[in-house]
Amino acid sequence: MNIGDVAEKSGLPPKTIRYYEEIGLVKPLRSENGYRSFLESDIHKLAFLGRARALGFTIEDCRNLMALYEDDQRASAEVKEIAEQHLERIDKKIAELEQMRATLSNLVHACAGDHRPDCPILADLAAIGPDDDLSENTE
Amino acid sequence: MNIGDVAEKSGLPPKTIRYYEEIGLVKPLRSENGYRSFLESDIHKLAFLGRARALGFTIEDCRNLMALYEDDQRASAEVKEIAEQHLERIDKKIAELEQMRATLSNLVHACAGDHRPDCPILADLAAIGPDDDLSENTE
DNA sequence: TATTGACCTTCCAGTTAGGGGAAGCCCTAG
DNA sequence: CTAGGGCTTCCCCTAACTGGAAGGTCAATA
Repeated sequence: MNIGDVAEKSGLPPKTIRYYEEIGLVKPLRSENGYRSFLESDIHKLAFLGRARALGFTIEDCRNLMALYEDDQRASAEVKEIAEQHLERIDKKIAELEQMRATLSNLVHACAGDHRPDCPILADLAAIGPDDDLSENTE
Repeated sequence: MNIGDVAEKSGLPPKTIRYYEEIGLVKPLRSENGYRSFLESDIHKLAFLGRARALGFTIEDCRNLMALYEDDQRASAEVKEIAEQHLERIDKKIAELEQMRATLSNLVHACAGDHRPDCPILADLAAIGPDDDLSENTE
């Protein structure tokens, strides 16, 4: 099967599939004309990769998950370990974003958003106000 | 003032400061020996940029925020608009991550994580089970 | 048969926001 | 006079692709 059909069946763009070949995640055969020739198992792999990426796993995670998937002697503990570490990364990222969100939301609500120049958002970024670290430096 | 001191005062690494000069966010003077020579206003700008970046604004947002900050004819509405768009981006990102988190968390809890090969995480990625989109496609 | 148009190929560049490190100048202290 | 630390520019690297150019292949059509 050619890359266009595989793209459609796997849900990944052709560019991405070529990239995955380049980094060794899939190894399609080649037809005589030089076209990539994919097996059903390649499509399955690519769909697997697409789902793992959709869950936010890195390419390296995907590589490892794939290796475990293809190893019927694997211990599920190894898979779980990868997933748990990823879960931690996600939680950390969410916490960061929530923190930003909280600050930003406060600032947005404090800003009139009209034609006047006065703006608490800029004031905060410029560190003007009660929490002025720059001028507080009494050293 | 030289870049090292400015780095310390602004909280930004020298590399970052040079990068910000390269993309035109700051324009330090030069001493006769070729060293960058920063004014107090440059330090202030850099600290402003550091805070904006810490809130997750993109460099382009920063550029615009800075321009507004330096324009005393600005309308706070313009600042608020930038901040609100950023807030939307953050909310969208958080929603994505929460979605991933939910799925991943389910899978992790369903996985025994022992020496056995059976693994719901891999099964899900392989689309094995009740929700098998690949074989469900009856077209 | 010639040609169009869709598909495929490789290669190169760009994306974000810097980080790492090399080669080489400058300045000061001992 | 030399060692060191700080400064300079320059180039490559990151993640995970995406866009585009130049050119080969194939099936269908005029």
